[in-house]
Amino acid sequence: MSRAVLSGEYAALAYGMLPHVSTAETPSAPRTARERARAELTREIVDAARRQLATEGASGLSLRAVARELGMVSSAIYRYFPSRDDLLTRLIIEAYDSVGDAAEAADAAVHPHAYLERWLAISHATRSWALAHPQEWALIYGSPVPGYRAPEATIAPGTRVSFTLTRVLYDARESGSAPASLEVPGAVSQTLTTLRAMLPPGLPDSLIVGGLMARTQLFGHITLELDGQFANSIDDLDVFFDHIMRVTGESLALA
Amino acid sequence: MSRAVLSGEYAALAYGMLPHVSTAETPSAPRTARERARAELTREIVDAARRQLATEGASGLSLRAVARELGMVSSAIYRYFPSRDDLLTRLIIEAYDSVGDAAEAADAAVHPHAYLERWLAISHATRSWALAHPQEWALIYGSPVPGYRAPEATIAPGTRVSFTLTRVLYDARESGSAPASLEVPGAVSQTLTTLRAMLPPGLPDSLIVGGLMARTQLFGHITLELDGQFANSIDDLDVFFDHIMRVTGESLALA
DNA sequence: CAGATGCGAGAGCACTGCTCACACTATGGA
DNA sequence: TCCATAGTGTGAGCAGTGCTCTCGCATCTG
Repeated sequence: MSRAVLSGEYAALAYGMLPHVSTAETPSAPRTARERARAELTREIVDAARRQLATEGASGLSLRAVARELGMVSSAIYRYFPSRDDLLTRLIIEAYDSVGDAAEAADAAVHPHAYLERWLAISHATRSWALAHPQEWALIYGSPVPGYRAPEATIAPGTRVSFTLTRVLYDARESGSAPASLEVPGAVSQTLTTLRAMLPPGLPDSLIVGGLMARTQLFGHITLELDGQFANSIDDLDVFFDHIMRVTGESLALA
Repeated sequence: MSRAVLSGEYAALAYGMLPHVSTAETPSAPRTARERARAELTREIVDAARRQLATEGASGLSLRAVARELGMVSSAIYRYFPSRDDLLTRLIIEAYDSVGDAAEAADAAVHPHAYLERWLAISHATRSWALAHPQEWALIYGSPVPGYRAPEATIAPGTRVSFTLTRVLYDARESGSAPASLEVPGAVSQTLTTLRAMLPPGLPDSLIVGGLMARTQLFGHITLELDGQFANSIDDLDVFFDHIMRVTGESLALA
């Protein structure tokens, strides 16, 4: 699955995370029977919760219903998750990882130097995942659940798709592909200081801005589509999306 | 407030709505004391609900809490709104109208032929409204509340910002401004059939696609920003947003 | 003036997240 | 091997939710 290993690992370090490693906590192999049972039941709870999330949505997710589905009493759930929010956090992390896996796998399936194709593959994979898991998409990229504050643990996995996109830009740059450099005014360049420090060196400001706009185009389109904002106006969203992403990719001078 | 009246009214008819008219139902002037009281209390309920929405979020909006704030018993609310969803619908419509008003007012305050300035004015007004009313933005452009299905009444007001943007493009086109025409493949052109029929004639496909992408850039950025996706990376979002929208407007060859 | 209608109060149902005291059991040290 | 400890499931209970229904009282209409 790995590609452009050097640059990939550099950027991964820059992000403070390792690539291709699920960020969901994987406790060391359970030793006792009790630990095995606990791990198994925890998984069943999460799976049942995700099933319910898919049909009822985030705010319709009910701990009691999850417990009922698993044939246990509601208070028993609290032995595994201290609150409903913690269960939601777990679902958020796994959703980030799931869409991150999809994006990275799609990227890895294309020739490393076919940058536009990589960009398109990532885009389509991301959209496909979103269409298949609309409630999970809403959970991670939609408006935040009120009263819920995303804990630290969700930050790292939340950057995986963006990171994958960045790697395409970086690889294209490294291979000598020179995107048209739109002028970036000094004031704008200054606002990129923090972000620039997190990215591998060599990315010109114009490409950073372009990459951010491309990400907004991708994520924005998916969210608008899921929200029904294209309903009754665009006849074939598959065709339209492909064109939009192609235009966006070409605006980054990817090829 | 009106500008480019002819084209504006044409497009308004094409959208099946009148411009600058609040789409929230305004019942004919109340005659009896009872009707006056009802209208007044309905307003108080909506206002209290909106205040609660701002602090608690959509899923935290409680009919009972609204009733409590108004010093009445919860069941009394049902004399005014048959269900919580109907109250939400009312809030959605008013939110659409509120942001629509803001966008139109900003557009009207700029010289009609300064198209790029109009685009920027609309963009900044929309973002400012969103930052001032994040929960309402989430309600109308964020992920839909699970179990809630947007009724017909919300469709017309939901198009007001998009409509305002379209008018800028149309006016620019009418005034002889000729945006760079990116090639639009035949298959893509076909998917625009339904949408094209809703728009005033004369807008080339390239401008329709560009307009849709510009809208996605605007709405997508705002949603991502509210979701905190730029946190800890972009230092000055005001500056960044202005630049992004400027680039977007210029890509439509507005000036 | 009388009947119809509108409206607030209050009880009640089924649901939610969450807490707690209570039993039971698996675990690991003496 | 025994036993204290820690982990786990149970059921009752609290405060909250949306919503329904019946009951009285006020208001409007013919």
